Amino acid sequence: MYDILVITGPTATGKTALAARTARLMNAEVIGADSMQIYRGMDIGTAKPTPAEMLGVPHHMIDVADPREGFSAARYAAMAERCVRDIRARGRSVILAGGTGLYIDALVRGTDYAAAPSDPAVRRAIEGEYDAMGGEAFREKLAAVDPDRAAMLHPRDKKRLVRAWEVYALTGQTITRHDQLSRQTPPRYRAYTLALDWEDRNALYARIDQRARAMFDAGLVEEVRRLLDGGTGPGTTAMQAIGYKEVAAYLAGQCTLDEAIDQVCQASRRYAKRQLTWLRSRPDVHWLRWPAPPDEDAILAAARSLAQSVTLTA
RNA sequence: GGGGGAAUUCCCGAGUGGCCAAAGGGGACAGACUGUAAAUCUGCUGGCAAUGCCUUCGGUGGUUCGAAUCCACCUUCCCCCA
Repeated sequence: MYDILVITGPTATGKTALAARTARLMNAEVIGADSMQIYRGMDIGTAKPTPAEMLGVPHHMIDVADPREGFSAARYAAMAERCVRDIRARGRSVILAGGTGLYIDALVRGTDYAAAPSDPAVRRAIEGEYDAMGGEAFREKLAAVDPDRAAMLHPRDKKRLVRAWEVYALTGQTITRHDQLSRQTPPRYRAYTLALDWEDRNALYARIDQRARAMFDAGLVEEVRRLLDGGTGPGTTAMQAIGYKEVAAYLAGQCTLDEAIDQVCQASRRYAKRQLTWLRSRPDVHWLRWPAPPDEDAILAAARSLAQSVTLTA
């Protein structure tokens, strides 16, 4: 008996199709676990599920943010938790589908972010400090209060070094301590996690390239232009998305269209690789490796098998 | 037909007699990851029974104690003159 069925895996492995199919068989609704599909107006480049692909199944946590605003795992978890509650209140089950591992963890594990909120002004000040003193010195400064975290971070890992210091500065508690406590709390949900992958990595990469190119045919450049015109600046979280930052560079005259396309393909492949690394380090995932590009039949078969072997609470 | 230049480890590209299995970059591979995560960061990249040995710098043959580096010829490519 599980609370949530998680369907994850690298990009382009077939998560969207399997989630919708399975949801229909299990009387479930889908919650997206994708850090970019949350943004409105970012459809083509995020491979956001179309109404047709949703198969009539309600999808949540998609189009819930403005691309001009920032987002975070904490905010995701808070919003998604509300979705879970709503869905269950209607007597239905929950399928969490998406490739953003951190978001999935934040929701399922119930990471406690509340104790150490991020303060933009403080964050900026600390970043300035890091830049001024240099990574090595900054790390030593952190080592004085939190030697464990300092030891596991590379001097150049600015983002984590700064965050570690921020947590300490804001709460007086080291991030090491904070994480320890957070880890001790039991998971928020019992989750059955299915990770999708392809047996042939090169075939997956070919699929990724093909899909990326198709996005351009579908009007990705126009989509990005609209976002930019709408005030989604280069520094925003949304513009970190693969497919968007490369096209923005092209629109800014920094590269040719062909170069941008190649960049998108490559960035997507590397992203898939990182997702694989993330997933492989998790102990409780069940892998489903497609021996061949999954077609309708394969998806349906997998959905049936899931519906049969996984029981979800409602 | 004549003259000049180039061929380097997956790719680009340094290297002009020993300190070279060969700089650097890219890619690939591997890893990390607790409020930007489609982000950010790291490691590694000829083979092996591996503090050493073997194979490698277009090919063959030389010079030398010693060559990716020098010489000869061959092959391919590029440029210039006809």
